[in-house]
Amino acid sequence: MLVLLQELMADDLRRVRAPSGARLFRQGDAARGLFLLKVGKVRLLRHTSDGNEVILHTARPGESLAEASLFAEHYHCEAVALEDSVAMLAPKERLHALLRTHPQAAELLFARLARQVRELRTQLELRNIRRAEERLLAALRLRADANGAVTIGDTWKDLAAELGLTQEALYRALSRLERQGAIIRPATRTVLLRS
Amino acid sequence: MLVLLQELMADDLRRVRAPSGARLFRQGDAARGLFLLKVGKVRLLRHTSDGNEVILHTARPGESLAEASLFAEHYHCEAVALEDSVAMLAPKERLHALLRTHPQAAELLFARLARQVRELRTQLELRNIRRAEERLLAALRLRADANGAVTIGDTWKDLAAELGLTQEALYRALSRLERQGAIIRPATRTVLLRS
DNA sequence: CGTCACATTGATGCCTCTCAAAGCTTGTGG
DNA sequence: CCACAAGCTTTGAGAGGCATCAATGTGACG
Repeated sequence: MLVLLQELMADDLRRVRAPSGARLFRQGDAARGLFLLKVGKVRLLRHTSDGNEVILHTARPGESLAEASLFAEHYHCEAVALEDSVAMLAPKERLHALLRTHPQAAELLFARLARQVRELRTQLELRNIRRAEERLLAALRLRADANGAVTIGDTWKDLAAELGLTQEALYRALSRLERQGAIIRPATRTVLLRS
Repeated sequence: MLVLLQELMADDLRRVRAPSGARLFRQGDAARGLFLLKVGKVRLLRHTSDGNEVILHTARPGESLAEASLFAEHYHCEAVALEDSVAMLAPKERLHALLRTHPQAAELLFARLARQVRELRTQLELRNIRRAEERLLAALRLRADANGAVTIGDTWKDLAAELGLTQEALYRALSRLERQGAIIRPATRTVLLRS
C-alpha cells in the first residue's frame, strides 16, 4: 500500500527527515497530512493533563501515521522519532483528491484503518485483564508465531508501557511465568510459550 | 452518512430486528457486513480467555457497527442488544462495490473510521491514568458540555466498566470528587464540573 | 573502559478489588 | 394501587497486588 500510494502520489510526496529525538508533529499542530514511514522508528504519544505521557503506538518502516488526522484540523498526538527516521508526507488535500479518483487506493487505506481499529480494541481488551501475569501472557500469546515463540521488537520496558504496567511489574510477571513453567526464556528478548 | 448509505444501498439493505438480549452477531461468526443502528441500544463486547467480558462500545441510533469487519472474515466481537433494537444490514460485498463506485460514500465511511480510531486512542489514554478519581475526572471532562455539565446516558455502572473500574471504585471516586469540591451532583446521573 | 539505559530483585505503602450488606429506583403483575 | 422483584446505588471491612523508591547487575556503544 505504501508502494501504491507512492506510485500514485509520486509528485506530491515530500520527504521528511527526523533525527532521533525530533518530532514529526506535535499535539495540536495543524494537520498537514499522512506520514508514511520509510526508515527508522517513530512513536506516537499523547500528553495527559497530569504531565504523564501515553504511548499510543510505535510505528516501523512500512507503516503510516496519523491516518485519523486526515479528517481532523489538528494532530491529536505527538510523533517522536526514536531513531533517525525518514518519512514521506502525503498532503491532506492531495490524499482527499486521490480518494475520490482512485477507489483502489481508498480501499487500501480503508482496510488499514479498519485493522487499526481492531488492534486498538485488542489493546483495550488487554487492559481489562487486571493481573499483570495474565495480561502479559495474553499479550505474548497475541504476538506468538506458530511455534509459540515471541521475540519483542522493542525492549521489555516498552512492552510494559504498552500494557500499562511499570517495568518492575512486568519483570516480576515474567519471572513468575517462567517459574510457573508457562514460558521459557532462551534469550533476553525472546520467550517460548508452553501452553 | 446513515442517510446517504441508505439512499445508495436502498435495495441491498436488510432490516434486522433484535429484541433486548438478542445478539446481532457473535464473536467468530462469519462477517456478513456492516450494521446501521436505527432504533435501540447495542453493546459491542468481547470475551476474554478468563471468562470476563470487555465492553468495547455502546452504540446508539445513527451509529454503525463493525466497520472493521468489512475487511475481516469473521466478527471479532459480539453485538448484544440492550434494548429492543432495529438495525440495517449492509452486506459486505455490496459495500465494497459501493466504495469503488461512490467515492463520496467512501469518504464518509473513512471519516467515520478515523473518528473511531481517535476515540479508541482516547479511551486507551484514559486507562493509563491509574488513580480512579483522576481517571473518572478526565472521562467526565471529555464528556462535559460548555457549561461543565455531564449527563451520562447509561448508568454509572456502565461507565465504570468502560473505564475499567468496578462499580464500587467508581462510586467511591465520585463521592471523593464531590467531597473535594471538584464536582457537584444535582441529579443521579448528572454532574457539574467545578474547575 | 566509562557511561548510559535497560534488566532484575527487594521492601514498603497505597489503592483497588472482592465480598458483604443495606438503601433506593424502576417496573411489573395481581 | 400496592407489593414484590430485580437491578442500580451506596458504604463498610479486609486482603492482595501493583506502584514506588531503592539498589545492583548487565549489556551496548563510543
